[in-house]
Amino acid sequence: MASMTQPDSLPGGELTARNLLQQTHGRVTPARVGVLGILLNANAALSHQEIEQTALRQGLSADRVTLYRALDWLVEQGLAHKIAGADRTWRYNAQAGIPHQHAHFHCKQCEQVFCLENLQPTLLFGLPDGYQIDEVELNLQGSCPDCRNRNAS
Amino acid sequence: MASMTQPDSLPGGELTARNLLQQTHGRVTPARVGVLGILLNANAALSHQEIEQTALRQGLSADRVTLYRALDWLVEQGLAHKIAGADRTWRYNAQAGIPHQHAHFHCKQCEQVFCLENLQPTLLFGLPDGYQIDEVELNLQGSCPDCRNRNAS
DNA sequence: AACTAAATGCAATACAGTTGCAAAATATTG
DNA sequence: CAATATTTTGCAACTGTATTGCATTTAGTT
Repeated sequence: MASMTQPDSLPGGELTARNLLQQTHGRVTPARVGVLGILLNANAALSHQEIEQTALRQGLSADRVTLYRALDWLVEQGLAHKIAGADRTWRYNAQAGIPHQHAHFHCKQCEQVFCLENLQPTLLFGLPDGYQIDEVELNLQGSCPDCRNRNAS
Repeated sequence: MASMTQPDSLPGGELTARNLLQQTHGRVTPARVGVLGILLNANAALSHQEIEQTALRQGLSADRVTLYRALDWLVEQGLAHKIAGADRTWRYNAQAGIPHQHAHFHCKQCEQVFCLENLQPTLLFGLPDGYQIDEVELNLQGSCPDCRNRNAS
């Protein structure tokens, strides 16, 4: 708590991360603050690798395993969620206010994964009898806005 | 081609597999015939492990790597397709007449994955601007008919 | 039967993720 | 504020799926 001059404007959403963490029953550690900050600040779902690299770039050095554990813990606490990508790696994101049921968009050009909110539950028809559906996961692939603009040079 | 007494009724769809393979430009090998037969005969998408075990049970002994390569090749030829599961394993299936765009149903009880055809392209609304969608992947989770019946003892 | 290109088997490797345990750090208590 | 109890971290070793290199074998052809 040294020198809180600027109330709420740290790079990486450090403060927000701290606040969120203090509302849990777990310990507020550098790894957790760092990871959650990175996730909050990202506009796409990040892989473990991407998180590790971003952390390093920010001067936060943490062991691979620690990151995995911090991520799992964040998911447990409901502060982040985990997406199974088509490349068989997990991706994590912590965008607030995203409902449980939403779609993921995988850009084939930049390989980033975005969470699409406001994508209302899809209307299905022709569903075979006898299947009881508990969860719906909708994955889209294509080009994200940035890449489309980049192409339309 | 020894003794073709029964025209078209082998266990495992061996003949169908052979026929399909002969229409490709590749070689018809025991591994490919066996794997494709297994896939054709299955009513769910199979993991590499399940395929290996089934193969062994049928007396077809092939190296793990050979199975992987046979599967990849079948996918290349369009005779099978590959699903990325949430458990980071690939699953393969070869059900004929399934359109490119269809849904996968993962049963949480028996852990099997079924391909749902006839599940018409979903109607989306609220899709953010700027995203160009090339592929739609719809994954459902819940209980399959068999498991539901089993529960309703 | 001989030949050639393709497929196989084996060993080694890559890579994401997990586990066990001692050392360090956090939060709590006196 | 120091002692303490508990959680978290780092390191090393380990899973398990999938891939690669290369010598050997095999399918299809001439």
